[in-house]
Amino acid sequence: MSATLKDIAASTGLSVTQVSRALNDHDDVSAETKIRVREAANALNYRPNLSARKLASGRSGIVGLVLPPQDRTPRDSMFVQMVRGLSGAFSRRGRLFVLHAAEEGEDVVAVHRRLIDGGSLDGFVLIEPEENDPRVAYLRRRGVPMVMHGRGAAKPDYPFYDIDNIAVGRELTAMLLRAGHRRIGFVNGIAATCYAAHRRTGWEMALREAGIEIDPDLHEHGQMIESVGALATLRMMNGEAAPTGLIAGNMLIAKGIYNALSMLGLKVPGDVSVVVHDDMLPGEDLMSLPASSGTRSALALSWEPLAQGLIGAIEGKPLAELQQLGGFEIVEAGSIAPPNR
Amino acid sequence: MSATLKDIAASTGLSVTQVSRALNDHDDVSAETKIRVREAANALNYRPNLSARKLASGRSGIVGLVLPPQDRTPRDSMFVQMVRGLSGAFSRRGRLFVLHAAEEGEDVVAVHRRLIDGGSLDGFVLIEPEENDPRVAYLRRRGVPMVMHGRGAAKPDYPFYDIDNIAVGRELTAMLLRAGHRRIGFVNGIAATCYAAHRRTGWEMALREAGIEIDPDLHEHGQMIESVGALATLRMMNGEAAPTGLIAGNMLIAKGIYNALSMLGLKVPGDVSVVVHDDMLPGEDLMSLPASSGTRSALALSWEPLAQGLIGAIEGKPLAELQQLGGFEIVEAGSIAPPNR
DNA sequence: GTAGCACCCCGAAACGGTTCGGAAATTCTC
DNA sequence: GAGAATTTCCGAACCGTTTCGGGGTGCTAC
Repeated sequence: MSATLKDIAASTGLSVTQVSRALNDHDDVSAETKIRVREAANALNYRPNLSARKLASGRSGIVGLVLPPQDRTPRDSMFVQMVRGLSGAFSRRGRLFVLHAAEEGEDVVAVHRRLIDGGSLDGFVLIEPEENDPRVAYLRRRGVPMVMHGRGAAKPDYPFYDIDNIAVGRELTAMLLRAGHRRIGFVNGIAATCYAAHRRTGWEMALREAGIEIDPDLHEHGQMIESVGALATLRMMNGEAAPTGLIAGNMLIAKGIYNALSMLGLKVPGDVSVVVHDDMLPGEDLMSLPASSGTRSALALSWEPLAQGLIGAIEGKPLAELQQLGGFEIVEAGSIAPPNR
Repeated sequence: MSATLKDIAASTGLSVTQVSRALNDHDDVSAETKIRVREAANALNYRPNLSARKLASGRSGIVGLVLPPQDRTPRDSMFVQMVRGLSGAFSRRGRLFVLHAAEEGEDVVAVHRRLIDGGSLDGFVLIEPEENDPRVAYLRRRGVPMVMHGRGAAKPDYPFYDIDNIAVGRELTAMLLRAGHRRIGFVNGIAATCYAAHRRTGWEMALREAGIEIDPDLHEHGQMIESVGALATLRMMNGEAAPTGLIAGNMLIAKGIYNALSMLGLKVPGDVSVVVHDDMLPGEDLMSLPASSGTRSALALSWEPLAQGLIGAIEGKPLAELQQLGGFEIVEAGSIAPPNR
């Protein structure tokens, strides 16, 4: 059905070898021949057979991602977003991106193993890094290329793309400090995640530099959902020394914070200032949120560097080139005022 | 790295041919040999190379699904659910399920084409059927097996799994008719979808059988989200002859209906009866909904039949065996009372 | 004139499976 | 006990691609 190299060879009068080399742009094929071959390939509607390619060269051009088994609903929408983004980024680079979902209770490493043994994938995008990630250990042992979205250590020994979350935490805190706040609360992401730890570090650094003692009651770890933001706010504002400024780990938390403050009859920024880190997740129903100051870094910006990083890893580029750090913007949009207490 | 047939052959003293046949359970291999081969395969930790298999036999054991490009957020969560379910169903059958997302604006047929030409997939699960589905036409032309979730015609000529949505529409309407209602509104799914059309047909049939004239103002097509349910309710209840019973296409619509009724100061079931078809989508924040009567059919029940259908199609089973219809339950849980007007 | 060098090309082997046709060993049949 | 049938096995070809090693031009340099 589909045309093969043999067909092109027959149609051009060349050997299969030379056709293959022409299509792969090797340098011992004359320019004229390359053109001729490409035209023939086009005319015959040729598409390389990835299975055959994988078998012969060890590379299929297919990369994958394993969706972790737990389904925490708020993230599902982000997953779809991510799959779309990565699909596009890889297909622009002539690769095929594919996703496989681990089953509830299935061992994630075993799933990777199954995919590698199947012998169809060239490498993996990993998400949700852990400190000493067993997936990384396994893939390294098998010599399978990978790239991590985020990182599990300050300076990991594997390819990754991440933003400087220490700087994010620092900047968010600094924005409030500059307005004169000294009691600054932080509703952060899940404690186990590295990015939340980094942001916490940034928060602590900024406070310490300003000569402010760190009050652990003003920090909260939790899922990045509305209810966590609301609960943490209610707790902190009812505490002994209520904060005058609040930091939200993302927009959903911010939504919870705004709701809780409104329940308490507190105005933003009159009574409480709020800053937020915005991942710019589309589709979330956040129209209703007032404009907020803070940091901003679209999650969608990570797909391209991730694809680039994984392909680099597959092609054997040195580690230094495969560890990329993304930036973030600073947004000034109201929601900050000097403290009134 | 990974063991191959050759290794097993060497370790058992058999030929590669016989090892292959033993592992694939052919009938000209002695029982004793089969056992011996399987043990050796186990000991060597053998996994078949899917690329090689695909090349030799035309089948890799990998099947896929292409995620349509539009991202309507309410469905994203369902997609993830579905991917998880299908992954499990196929892996239980020794197949690998994989997902590829089409990019915004990309032609869905072209994406399938790319995946087929790549020569790694055996078949596809299709979702969101259209009337004369171009994907079906293309796959049929290429001879690629498929199974549809839902169907694009009353009696399609391709494998599918669906529930009897005419019966659903009929039963929901009948439940209200039995309680004495004669003005029954229906907030249905998107007009272009086949299941919504079927349910509408069921609604019309039930009304007609009861000798009630059909009032098009009492029917609404729209996305299955809360706001659609609320808006439709407000419109209908403010109409000239407000309905005394309402049918919700799913739980999110029901949520909108309950909210709107509560805004209008109407009680359920005192003032208005409500029935709903429940897909039992997990993760939706529906705890707050009062228990409702209606029909119920878990979406999660479709993954197994779909996997079975696609594998059947790949193995060349006759069409009749590949067209499956699922059932639904009837739920009596209050929310219905005789009309008070 | 020939050694050296680009440049362009090709045959054959390999990747890891499946499958076809035949062959050896065993059992059955009369 | 010969021939047929059955069971169990194997060699070889093949799927579509890449890659290794070699080979034949034609040109330059001495």
